[in-house]
Order: sequence, then C-alpha cells, then structure tokens
Amino acid sequence: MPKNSGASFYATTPIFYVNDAPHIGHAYTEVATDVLTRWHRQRGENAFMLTGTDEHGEKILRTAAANDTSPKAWADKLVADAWLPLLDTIDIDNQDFIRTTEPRHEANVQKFLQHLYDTGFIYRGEYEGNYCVGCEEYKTEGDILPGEGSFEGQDVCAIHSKPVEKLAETNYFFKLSEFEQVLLDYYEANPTFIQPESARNEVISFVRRGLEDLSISRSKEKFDWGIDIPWDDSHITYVWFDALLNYITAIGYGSDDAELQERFKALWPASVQVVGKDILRFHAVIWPAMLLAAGLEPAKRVFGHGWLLVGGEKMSKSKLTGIAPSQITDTWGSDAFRYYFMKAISFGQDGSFSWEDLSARYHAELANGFGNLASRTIAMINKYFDGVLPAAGELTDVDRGVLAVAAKAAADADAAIEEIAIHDAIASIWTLVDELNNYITVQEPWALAKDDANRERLGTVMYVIADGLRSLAILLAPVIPKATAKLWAAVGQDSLGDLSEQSIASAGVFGALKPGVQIHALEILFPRVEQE
RNA sequence: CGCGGGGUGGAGCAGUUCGGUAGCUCGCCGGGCUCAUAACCCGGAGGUCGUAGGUUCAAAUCCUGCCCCCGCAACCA
Repeated sequence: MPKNSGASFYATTPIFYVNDAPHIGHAYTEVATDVLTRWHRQRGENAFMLTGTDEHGEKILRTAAANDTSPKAWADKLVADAWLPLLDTIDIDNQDFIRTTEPRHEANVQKFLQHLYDTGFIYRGEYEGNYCVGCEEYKTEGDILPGEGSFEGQDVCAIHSKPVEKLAETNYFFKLSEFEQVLLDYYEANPTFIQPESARNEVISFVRRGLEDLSISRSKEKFDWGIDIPWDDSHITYVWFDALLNYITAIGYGSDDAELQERFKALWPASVQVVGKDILRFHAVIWPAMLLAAGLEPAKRVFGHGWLLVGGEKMSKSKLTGIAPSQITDTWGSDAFRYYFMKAISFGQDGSFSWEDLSARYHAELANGFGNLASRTIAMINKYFDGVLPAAGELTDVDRGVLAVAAKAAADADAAIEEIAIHDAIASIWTLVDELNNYITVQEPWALAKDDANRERLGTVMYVIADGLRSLAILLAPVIPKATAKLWAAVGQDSLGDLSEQSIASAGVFGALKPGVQIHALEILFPRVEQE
C-alpha cells in the first residue's frame, strides 16, 4: 500500500444467512464496502474489510435435516459452494471472513453474554407470544390474521389459517428499554452515526416510540442449533444477538492473544458498517445498545443503503426476480458489475436494475468512454513515438486546464468517498475521462504528427494524455481493479512500480510518469458485447 | 390519524438542506473528425418538475390539502 498514514479503516458488511441463495442484492453490499475499503487503502490507511456468514438458527437446522446432514456440515457446504465463490465472482478483497460457528466467535459471544449478565443488563423473564403449532414458531403481528368462519374472533396463522396459541416460556432478556434515551442522546451527539439522513430520521422516530426489552435466548426444547447461554445450558442464544457480535469477535474482542487484542484496539470502533435498509434497526438500535451496555463504543457510522429494484419492485425470490451475480459477470465481467451498481445508483437510495441499462452504461461509459480512451492513446504513442513515452515540453493554458480537471477530479472523488457517496466519486472521476477525450479532439495529435516541426508539441500532448491515464488508473482501481491493473501494466508499471503503491493524493498531481519508458501493448479493456 | 421513501423531457436519475437561467447519462436528429473498441467531439429537438391552493418580487425548491407508486410495521436473519 502507499506510505502508511497511520490511520485505520475498518468496514463491515452484514454476514450472509447461509441458507439464502446469493443474489445481486448481497453482491451490491459487498461491492460497496469493498470499494470504500480499497479506496482507503489506496489513501495509505490500514484498511480492513470483514464479511462472513451467519450459520445458526432453526431454519438451518431444518434444512440440514431435510438434506440428511448435520447443520454444521450443511453450513460448510453452503459456504464452500455459494458464499466464498460469490466473493470471487465480484472480486472482493476482504481481509477476513468470519463464520458464526467458529470457536473464535462462539467463545467470545459467551464472554460478552456473561459480562452483560454479570452487570445486570440481562435478566430472566417470561416471554409470551402467539405460537403456531403448524409452523412450530412464534408469530409476529404481521403473520397473524383475524380468523374467519369457525375461527371468527380468534387470531389465526397467516400460513396455516389455524388459531395461534398464547404460549409463555422462560427466556433471557436484554434491557433494551433502558437505552431509549441513551440512544437518542447518542444520535443527537453523533449526527453522522446513521446515514443517509432519511435512514437516521426513521431510526430516531422509531426509538422515540419506545423500546421494549429483547428476548435473546431460546429454550433448547424447541431447537438447539446455536450458542449456549453460558450460565444456563438449557438455553441457546437468539441468532440476531449472536450474529451482530461477529463485528467484534472477528477482530479480537475477548481474545487472550496479545496480537488480536492489539488488532481490536486498532480497528474498533468500525469506521463504517454498511447494511441494507431492511436491517438498519438491528444495526442502529439494538447493536449500539449492546455495545454501550458492554462499555464499548458503537461504530462511527452505520450506512443503510437502498434496495435494488427489478421491474420497479423489490427483488424477491418468490417473484423470481432474484438475479445471481454470475448471470451478470459471466457476460460482462466483475469490473462491469462493480462499476454499474456503484455508478448507476445513488448510494443510499433505491435503484433500478435493468439489462438494458447495464448494457447501455457498459458500452457508453466503460467501452467507449474509458476503454477506448486508453486504446486510442496507446495506439498513438505506438504510432508516433514507437511506444516510448515522450517528454512534455512547455505547457499551454489548455494543457493546464486538463491538469486542473485531474486535480479537481481526485480531490472531489476523495471528498465524496468521505461522505460515502460512491456514485458522486465516480462521477467526479469521469470528468477526467471526458476531459481527455475532448482534449484529444481539440489538439488533433494526428494533425500534429504530419509535420516534424510540431514534434515537441505532439510529445507534450501525448504526455498530458498518458499522465491523465495514470490518474484514472489510480482513481478507478478501487472500482474496476481488473481493468486498471491491465492499464497500469501498460502505462504505469515501468515508471512507478505497482499500482497498489500509488496514493490517491498522487493521482491529482501532474507529471509522475517518466519520459522515455516503454509503453506496453494493451488488450481491449471492455470489449463490446454483441446483443443476444 | 402507524412509520418511511418516491412521483422532474421516451428510459434511468441529480437538483429540494441555505427559494432566483431545470441539469446528467442513455436514446433520437443534424454537423465535425479519423488516433481509437462503427469509437471520439460539437450542436439540436423534447419537460405546465403528480395535483389543487398558499407564502413571495420570484418555488421543482417553503407551507397546506389531495391523488398515485413502493417499502417497513421489531424477538421470521
């Protein structure tokens, strides 16, 4: 990485529920988090990205049984067959992958629980709920309908249409209700804790309506696939409580190992926790309350991004609108996937996905805009200078205009990333793509090449463009790592060494490329895709 | 009166915090150029900014009512 700035950056994604089938919604969260992390690393920070899998719970126990295997073996298979391959499919550079069935997680979840129990934040109580015998689970209000016919006047399960029973069981509860005002004060004191603004407003109004204590255990009589409650082996931990703790167990919370303790100190509180807006409440209400109860700081930011809409509706398995990421990457590649979702959707808002839009942006922006710029530039250096980068002579005002655009693009993009506005960052970078294409048209290198008297001017023009490509490679590396690596090998490697060593700050400063180095051939970065 | 998001040229979006020429990408039409991935550059057509009213010299932007679309409604991850 570029010279270490000493700062740490820690970003997390939600952990995947292993039973799900990977779709572009999961991939979207991963890519966004990866782009942020890569950007911070390129800035010279010690950047760490965590993702992983959530493997406990009744559903997993059931599907494992249905597949004639143990829950752990079932989870192993899903992680190996579905989730680790997903990260590869979309080119995620995560530093760790935690599974909630790992000893480092389970042992330290128990430490956390014991601590809260000892300090009085967890107590034994009675949970009463509407239990459906058919579903073998408690139903929430939304799953209950007013009965009809012979069940008139009773509540019935929406799935089985049979009356639910009022059942009570002994559970352990977390005193979430005590944190109502604490959280509101925290949101007030830390206005950027929940982002975007709309998400923050929603959470605040939700907490204002009041918080109830949270049941955090389940009796083993119902099912026993989970982490044992340390002081009562007849109960296991409720999956959400278990799952949320992955963000700290993965980086060393509770560990006796000195190195891991150091890591925890360096990385927590997390810089940003990226989540879908559906699970924002868990991350912006319950999770910070848990941490505050344990005497730990909440993350610096929780960012709730929007949904991907397909055909104007929320993507869903039941409506068959779920799309596997590989359906896109098989044809378009991982860079196109990453670029498309990061650029086309304002991060935080819902966004529409369509194949037409993907194709249009791929061709117009990646192939025609950026890929072709690289292609024509290198072709001209080959043609006019036998592939050797010429030196720049005296700069004109127009040349300086290009440098100004590059400097502004780098600065604006960096500022946008700070605000977690990934789409804005890319748009800022693209002003340089457009500027360079425009510059070529105006300068007409092919016309200069016709007269040897213009030799120096031609060299200057080509150098300005090539150095612009250097800037673009650095700035776009976090978004389209594969294409920028190829471009770097062609124009930057011989002058400056590895792309990963180039800082974001250097991208905005003109003149780093060394005149006289060989520029190498470049394969087409984004080949056109024929319409099927 | 449950909560929230949204309704801006054909499509997808930005702009609404701190009112003052309605912007971007794609598509369409016309022109230029030829280094390049039939790519690049310039110009143009196209919008009563959901609707009704209010405040104001001035509203997409502030206030009120209404209509429509979408998501959520916590111990189902």
